[in-house]
Amino acid sequence: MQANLQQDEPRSPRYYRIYQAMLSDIQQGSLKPGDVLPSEMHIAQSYGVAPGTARKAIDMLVDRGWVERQHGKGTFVRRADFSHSLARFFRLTDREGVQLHPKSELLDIRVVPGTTDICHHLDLPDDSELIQIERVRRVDEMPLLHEVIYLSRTRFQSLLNLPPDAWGDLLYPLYEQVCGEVVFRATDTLSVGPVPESPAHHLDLPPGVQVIEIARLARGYDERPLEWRLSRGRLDWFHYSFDIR
Amino acid sequence: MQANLQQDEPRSPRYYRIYQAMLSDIQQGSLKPGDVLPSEMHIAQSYGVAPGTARKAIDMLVDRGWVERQHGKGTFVRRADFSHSLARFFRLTDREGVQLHPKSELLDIRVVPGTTDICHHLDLPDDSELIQIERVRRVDEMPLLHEVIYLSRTRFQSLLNLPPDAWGDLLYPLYEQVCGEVVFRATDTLSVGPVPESPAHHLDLPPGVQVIEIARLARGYDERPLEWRLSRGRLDWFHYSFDIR
DNA sequence: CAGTGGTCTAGACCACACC
DNA sequence: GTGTGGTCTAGACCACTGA
Repeated sequence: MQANLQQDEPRSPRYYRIYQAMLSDIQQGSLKPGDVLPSEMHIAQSYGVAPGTARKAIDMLVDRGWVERQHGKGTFVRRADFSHSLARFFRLTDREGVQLHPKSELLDIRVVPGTTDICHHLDLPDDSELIQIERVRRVDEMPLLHEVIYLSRTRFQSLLNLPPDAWGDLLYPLYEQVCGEVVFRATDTLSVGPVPESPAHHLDLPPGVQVIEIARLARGYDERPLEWRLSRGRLDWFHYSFDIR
Repeated sequence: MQANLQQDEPRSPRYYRIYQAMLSDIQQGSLKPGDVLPSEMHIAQSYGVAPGTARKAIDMLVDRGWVERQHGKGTFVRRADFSHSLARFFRLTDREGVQLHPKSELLDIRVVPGTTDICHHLDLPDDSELIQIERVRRVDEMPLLHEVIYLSRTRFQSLLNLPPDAWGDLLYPLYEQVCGEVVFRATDTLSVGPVPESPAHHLDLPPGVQVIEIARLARGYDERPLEWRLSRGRLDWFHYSFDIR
């Protein structure tokens, strides 16, 4: 844990190397989501720097979203929260502008041979067995999204034994509780394409019409790919808004 | 004993009030894009705080994108750079993965009566006259985007007298040089809809097919709306990728 | 060279959470 | 109360820029 920062190569500043060391502790798993970091004073002493320098290292972790400060309590490793990520893409408000939360319905879970493409995304050998999960997400009974999700069979095996009523709206807490795999970040890629027959059926659309496709690769703290999913949604509900600069 | 009325608002930290004061200087225009800020020492003295406190205020301006530090030279008010914003949405690379830059072609510029909707976006009275600009943006002669742009006539009048060869690929530098209006930030909203006849013609598409629509509201340093534009592009070129958390 | 930002120190006092 | 993070001070030395 403790690095020798006294004889520094002035390549990188001390606060930066402390930041890297603590980030590595988080990514390696010696600091887990929800854990409290050592106090700023303790960090300063154990690395042999002034409190302000240790604080600047923690500032970097906060800015980059790895930890959260709680005044009077401590600094804690952050847990990812994707619960509102759908609202980024779809108009999930009722007529009074109140946020709506989509319900998930599990359609199917089975083991399938992985395609080259998906195995590559998941950093697995070409013909690995995968768990395939199919879901529909609805708002007010209106089907909003159809999702197909792929996971490594070896890593998520215990999902297969879950009773149907254990499946809630959110998968990532389930991954954590049942399989001990924590999703920290994800990359979403949007595109548009024709909808195949099965998703079309669940979205109440004729096959072949254009839908928005959201491909997501979710990763753990150590950047290992954990999940690949393809979500398809109706174009007429789609919108996405954000700031430049 | 009377309660202290000032405690209605809890006292904000000094660095934050200095940040607000300097931000207001930028938004009011007493500090313009490209201007150099007073040195950290000078700011500290003029506000009567320690250098570290002044520095923290500047840190906030840097983090929020208002100013840029240049080691050994000074801290400067930032100029917005939207030149690569299109690359966020479209695959603008050739087969070797080299970035391509779209060329703009001016189709039309005229004065039109504003619709209620657009005038509202621009914060103008309902029936204001607007300047309407129509453009096509091409990569390798391939039409990528059709754009319709609306500006307040009173504020951008001098654009109407520009010779055709004065129009380059980028409009925002033109706004700044010709009309003294500086775009600092913009909000883009993505959706999908059927393409009307005129844009369809310029995009080599049959009217009515689905296209991606990017509505942009651009604002100045003081948050006043300056420009509203609607860009339409072919779905098969569209993609958008980004990180969550 | 003088002036700027970049790093760092070694303290101080305050506000908040928990016991 | 103790321990935590939040703010602030008044310096120090370094690295970079430009005259």
